[in-house]
Amino acid sequence: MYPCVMKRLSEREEMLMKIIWKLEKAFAKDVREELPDPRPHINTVATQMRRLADKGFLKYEDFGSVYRYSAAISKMEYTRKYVKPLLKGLFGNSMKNVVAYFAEEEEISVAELREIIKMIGKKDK
Amino acid sequence: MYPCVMKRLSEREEMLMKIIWKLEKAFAKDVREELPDPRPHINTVATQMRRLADKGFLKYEDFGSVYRYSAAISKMEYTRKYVKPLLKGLFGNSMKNVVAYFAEEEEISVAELREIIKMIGKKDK
DNA sequence: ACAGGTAAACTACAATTGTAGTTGGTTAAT
DNA sequence: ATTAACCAACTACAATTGTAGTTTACCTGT
Repeated sequence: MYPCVMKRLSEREEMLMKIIWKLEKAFAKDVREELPDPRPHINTVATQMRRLADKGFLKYEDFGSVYRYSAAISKMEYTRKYVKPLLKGLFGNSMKNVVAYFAEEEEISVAELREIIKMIGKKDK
Repeated sequence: MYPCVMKRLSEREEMLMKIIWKLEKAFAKDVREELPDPRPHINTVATQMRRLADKGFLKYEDFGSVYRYSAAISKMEYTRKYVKPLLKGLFGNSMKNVVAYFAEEEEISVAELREIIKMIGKKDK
C-alpha cells in the first residue's frame, strides 16, 4: 500500500499536522478553519487528511460517516525522526554547528543559551 | 514557468543540493557518484538537476552540450529561508525552544553550549 | 575520418501531492 | 416526514517529483 519508510512531509502536509497537534482532535472542517487566508476547499483538506491517515501520521475515530482525526505521531516524535536528520545532514552531523549557526544569525541570545544550560543542570539532579 | 515563491526542497532534491554545496562545481555524473548505494540512473540525476536549475536553486556553465552546475543559493541562505521557518513553525516561533529541545534530547551538551557562548562573545568585540 | 564509449539533454511516463466536483449521509428547522 | 444546509468520503484530474529510455554530442583511439 504505502512505503514502510515514511518520507518527510510536504509543506502543506506539515501545516495540517501542526494544526492537528494544536487542536489534538479535529474534523477536517476545524483544520480548514485554522488555515491561513486563501483557504483551500474543504474537500482538499479532507483528502489530504485521509492520505495522512493512510500514511500513518493520523488516526481517526468514526463518528457516523465522519471521521475525527488526531495525531498518530507526536510533534516530538516527528521532530526526532524527520527534522533532526534534516538539520544534522545540513550541518555536518553536529547539532553544535546548528546551534552555532542560529546563534550567529541572532536567532538565539547568550542569555537564552545560559537559561538552557541552567535547565539542563536542574534535570540532571 | 515556475512559481516565484520557491517551495521547500523534497528530500531527494535536498540530497542533490547538499552534494553540490560540497563539490561546489559538478557535472551530473559527479553528483551521481556521491549518492548512496542504490544509485539512481544518471539521467534521473541529470533531470532533477535541470529542474533544480529551472527553479533557481542551481546555475550552470555551458561546457559544449554538457552543463556544469553550481549552487545558485548557498547552504546558509537555504537554511535561513526554508529550514529556519520550518523549525520555528514547529516550536512556537522560538529558536530557544528548538535548542532546548535538542539539548534535552542530548544532541548538544552543556560544554558545547558554553563554547558557543564564548564564540559569540569574541565576535562582538 | 571512423568506431566505440560515455555523458546528459530531451522526452516520456509513473508515483505522489494538490485540488475540487459529485454524491450520500447528518442535522436542524418547518 | 420533507426540505434545506452542511460536511466530508469518494472520485477524478492537474501539477509536481521520481524515474529512466532514446538520441545527440563529445571524446579517444585507430
